[in-house]
Amino acid sequence: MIVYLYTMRTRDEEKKEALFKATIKLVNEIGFVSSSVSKIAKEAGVSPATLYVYYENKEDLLVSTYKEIKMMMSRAILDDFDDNLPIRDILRNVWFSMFDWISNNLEYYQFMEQFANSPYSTLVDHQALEQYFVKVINVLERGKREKIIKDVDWHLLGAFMYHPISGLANPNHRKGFELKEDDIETAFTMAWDAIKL
Amino acid sequence: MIVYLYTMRTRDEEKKEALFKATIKLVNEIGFVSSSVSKIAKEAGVSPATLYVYYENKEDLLVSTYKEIKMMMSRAILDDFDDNLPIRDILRNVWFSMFDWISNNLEYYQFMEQFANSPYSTLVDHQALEQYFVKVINVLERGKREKIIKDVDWHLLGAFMYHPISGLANPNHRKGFELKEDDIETAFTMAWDAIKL
Amino acid sequence: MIVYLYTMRTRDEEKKEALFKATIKLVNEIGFVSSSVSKIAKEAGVSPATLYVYYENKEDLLVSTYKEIKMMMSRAILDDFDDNLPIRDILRNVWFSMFDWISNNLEYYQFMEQFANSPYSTLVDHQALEQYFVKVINVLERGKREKIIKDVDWHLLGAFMYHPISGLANPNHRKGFELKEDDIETAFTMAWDAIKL
Amino acid sequence: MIVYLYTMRTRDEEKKEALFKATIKLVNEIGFVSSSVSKIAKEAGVSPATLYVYYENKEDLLVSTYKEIKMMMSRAILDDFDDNLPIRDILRNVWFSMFDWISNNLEYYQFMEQFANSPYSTLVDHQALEQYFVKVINVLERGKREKIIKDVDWHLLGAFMYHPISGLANPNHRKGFELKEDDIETAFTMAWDAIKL
DNA sequence: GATGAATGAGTGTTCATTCAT
DNA sequence: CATGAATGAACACTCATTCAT
Repeated sequence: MIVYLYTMRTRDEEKKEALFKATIKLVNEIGFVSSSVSKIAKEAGVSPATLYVYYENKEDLLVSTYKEIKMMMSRAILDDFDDNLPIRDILRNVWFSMFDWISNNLEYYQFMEQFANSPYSTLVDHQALEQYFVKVINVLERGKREKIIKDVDWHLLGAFMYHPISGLANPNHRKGFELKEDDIETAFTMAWDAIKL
Repeated sequence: MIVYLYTMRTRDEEKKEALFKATIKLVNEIGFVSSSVSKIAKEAGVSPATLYVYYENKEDLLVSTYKEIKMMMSRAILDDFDDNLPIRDILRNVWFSMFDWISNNLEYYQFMEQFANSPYSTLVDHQALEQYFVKVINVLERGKREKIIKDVDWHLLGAFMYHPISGLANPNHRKGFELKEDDIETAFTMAWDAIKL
Repeated sequence: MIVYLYTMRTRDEEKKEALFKATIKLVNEIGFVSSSVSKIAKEAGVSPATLYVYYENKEDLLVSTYKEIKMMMSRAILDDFDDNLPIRDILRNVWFSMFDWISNNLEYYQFMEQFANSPYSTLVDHQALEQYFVKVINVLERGKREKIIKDVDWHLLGAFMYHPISGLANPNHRKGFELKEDDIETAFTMAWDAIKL
Repeated sequence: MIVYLYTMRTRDEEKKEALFKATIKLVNEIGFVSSSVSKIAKEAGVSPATLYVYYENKEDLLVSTYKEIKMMMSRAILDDFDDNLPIRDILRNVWFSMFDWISNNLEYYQFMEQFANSPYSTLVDHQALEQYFVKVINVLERGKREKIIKDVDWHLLGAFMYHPISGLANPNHRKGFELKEDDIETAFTMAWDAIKL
């Protein structure tokens, strides 16, 4: 009896990476609507058929790309997270981590924003992805109990802690205004003024 | 063969109105990517060819629709604008006008958000559309001179006056949280805390 | 008020006919498996997109073509159907009508056979199409009551009245054998011998 | 890298058998058109590439499968063939052997029918395969000489000896009618009535 | 012999737009 | 002005087959 154990051609991590980057690049350049499978494949330097070796279909490609980016950002923020600091410092750290990550990964961030506003976004369980999100909510709740933070629903608190960021960090939204380190500090002070008691 | 039977002055406007509404409805229901010209025409009850009587092409249809909505919201806000009030009251009026208009025109608002995050948005000269925007900036500048408002770039002030709204007003973004009149008041207080000196 | 009654470009019966014939020709020449929409459209001299003006999709094209042919054959047979003749004469008329129609419409007949043996055939309600079929069954039942025809299930009778035809009429099935008028008469005698008491 | 661990003599035949059965199963379930090489390989539990070790290409796979089945049926019929019996008994034996084999190998039979009506069938030299066929023709010729069977071309005789079978044996063609042992006997009597002098 | 990766060529279908009436 | 017909170009995706290991 013979049993053959062969090595066969294996999945090429470089190709998957190329597809990941091509997807982000194209969506940023020509938008979600025009980013077709064949254009993405061409940009990545592979055949459209090859794309289907790595992803189930177009939806899978886009959703997986989004999730991957979201994870990257989440990890970056959680790295700096220290529960033992005073509440203001924790939130300040998150604030700066986000600005930091966004300015260093602008392409990724812009893809995320486009994705979040496309109908594809309904296919993703957002909460599940955003572990750091839960941690921040917990901190806010603690702040409320300690009479440091306004006693209002966390949706309100979040609206002032997160939404201004997208307006400020994305260069598309603030044409003609260069955001400097000082401005980020100032912005955080404003956010803190909004939510603190 | 053409047969003229009656004169009906408003016929054109009726069709254009139907196309306007069909565009918004479809984009909200099936998203930008899937909203094709023929589907929109069908929804409006006209032939695809007729659409090209009223709009140059698909781009024109979408951009015009967006501009029209933007104008409507701008007009609604300007109606309540009274330069003679104290600064806080002016901004509070704007704040409530926006929430008011959005909750009464949710479909239009959601279309706007989708549009603003699509590549089509680059085709629109935003500033030109938003007259009320300039008026608010002027008020903010006045507030800075009168030492009522923090002396920071208006981009920062705007980020806290406008961006939280989109997070709060759009039901898609705040699942499981019902926004009441009181919350809007609270939210404005928070925005004011953020920007006031 | 004006109401416009326009004449617009109308559906072109010639194009539908061309698609009908192209479908049959291609399926006969290269088979069901290889007959793609674009090949059929090319054969008919229209754009693949035009095909979708006349048919909902490929399935509709094939099924409609099959039904149309079936109807044609059914009409041809019913034209000669005379309930007042002796049973043997009625069946003989049907027998000859079928051979007649098949030899004059070989292409159509071969398409039907291919279709009937493809999985598409499950999509058609056969009985509904074949009015002449019911009429023949009724005649057979009468023959049984009148002790002219063997008292067996009509499936058995039908198997000897219909199935030999497909073997004899289709030149593909009888290579090297030319079927003459006399042979058809002989064949009917054999069929009659099979079913008569 | 290749590692030889055991010797297993039947390995090849196992895979070929799996492909043979997978082909038949899939073609019966989803039809000729949709049965792709990779689906068949998956069903057989091997890689698409492996299929090409055993068969030259898809055509070879299908044609070989058909020939194999045809041989099986032919062998089954020839097993019962006894030239020394009276003509009617010989033909009756063939008739029952066929019904027997078909009802015990319905899957195989249905594949055969689909294949015979596909354009692939032109690639097979039918006569060569059907040794039993020649034997039956010889018997028929003897019957003609002995004035037991009608003196007509064997194509006609065959049409009544074989074609009714496909209509009766295939459950797809006789919905709502259950074929019993008695019916097969009756059917043979009818066939015999058709061809006997 | 055996494999999953890889692909050019194709699939059925829809697109935005123009044509003919 | 208004229309359904018409279409080249594109769409997402699958095909039979070969490649590299």
